[in-house]
Amino acid sequence: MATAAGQPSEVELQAFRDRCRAAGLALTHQREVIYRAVCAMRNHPAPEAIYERVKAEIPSISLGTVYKNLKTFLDTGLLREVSPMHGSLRVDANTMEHHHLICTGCRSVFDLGADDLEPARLRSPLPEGFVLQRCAVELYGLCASCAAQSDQS
Amino acid sequence: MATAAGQPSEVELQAFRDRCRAAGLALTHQREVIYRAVCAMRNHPAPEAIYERVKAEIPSISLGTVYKNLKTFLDTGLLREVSPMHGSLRVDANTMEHHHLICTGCRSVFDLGADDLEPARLRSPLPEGFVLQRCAVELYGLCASCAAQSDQS
DNA sequence: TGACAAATAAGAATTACTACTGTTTAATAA
DNA sequence: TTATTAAACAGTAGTAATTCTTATTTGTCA
Repeated sequence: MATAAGQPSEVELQAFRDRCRAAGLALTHQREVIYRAVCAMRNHPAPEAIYERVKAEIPSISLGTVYKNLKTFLDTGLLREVSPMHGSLRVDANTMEHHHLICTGCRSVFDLGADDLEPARLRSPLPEGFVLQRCAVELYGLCASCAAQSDQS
Repeated sequence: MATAAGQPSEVELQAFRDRCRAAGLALTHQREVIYRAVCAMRNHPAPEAIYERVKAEIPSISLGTVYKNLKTFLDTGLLREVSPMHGSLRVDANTMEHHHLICTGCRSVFDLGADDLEPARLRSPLPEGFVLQRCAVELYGLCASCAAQSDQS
């Protein structure tokens, strides 16, 4: 399991290696450097930014390799996507306060009324200076038809 | 204000027209058909899907027009983005349960520990058959440095 | 060590989106 | 109602993010 962020510990790197092995992934220098870069960059960087950082250590690396390995890490659960709905604009005609139910299978988005959830409540203060605008709760899962389909397999 | 979804009512269409007028937008047939399509499609469609639907009614419409008007609607607040983080993949090495603090200015993403928020609690049952996988809470706002910058202007 | 499967670098291809250009249309004012 | 003008439209070219392809290199396991 990874810690919150920052330089991964020796233990974590060992966990990384074990996990690669468990998933049948070859342990390459590139992979380790990419993984370390993601851990060291604290604000969930985009592939291009990761590429820039990794390139400082491995100048010959290609952007394609970064993309490919990020995808591999996502598939094996070593990394997670911050917002699985990236990739395409999605618009919402409902401008009232509400939340979303998102199917990870077919990427459909359904509304969940603001009243269907207890309002989110902070237990700790936000970082100094952060100005809150709005709160969005997203429930990820499988919609009825996707769930039925995955049961069959 | 728009209702949850579905065919917009006469009142809503009037509100749409008023809002266009208020924003100084010409009221075109294309705009109205696009807006109606978004309301009628219940799962927050991507531009391509909206285009396909609108094309049934206005075969000569171009995809660019759909994009342009969606952007206009977003700018004027007639529509909202479901996922403001779309556009680029963002990865997260923290696989523990946690939430995100997202700056709408610089698009930075900061972690918020699971313990910093009361756990989300449902008040109503989920739709029949939906299999919940995980819950993500996203707090949108301005980070300290973006907030300071927007104060100056 | 050697054979083979997997990973890499490089660049072409695809997808999602934006910008440009000439033509048409809506809004205002006579 | 019609003339004027700014805005919007359709069509097309361009750009950025991402994936695919291919030849070469590297890790893994016998």
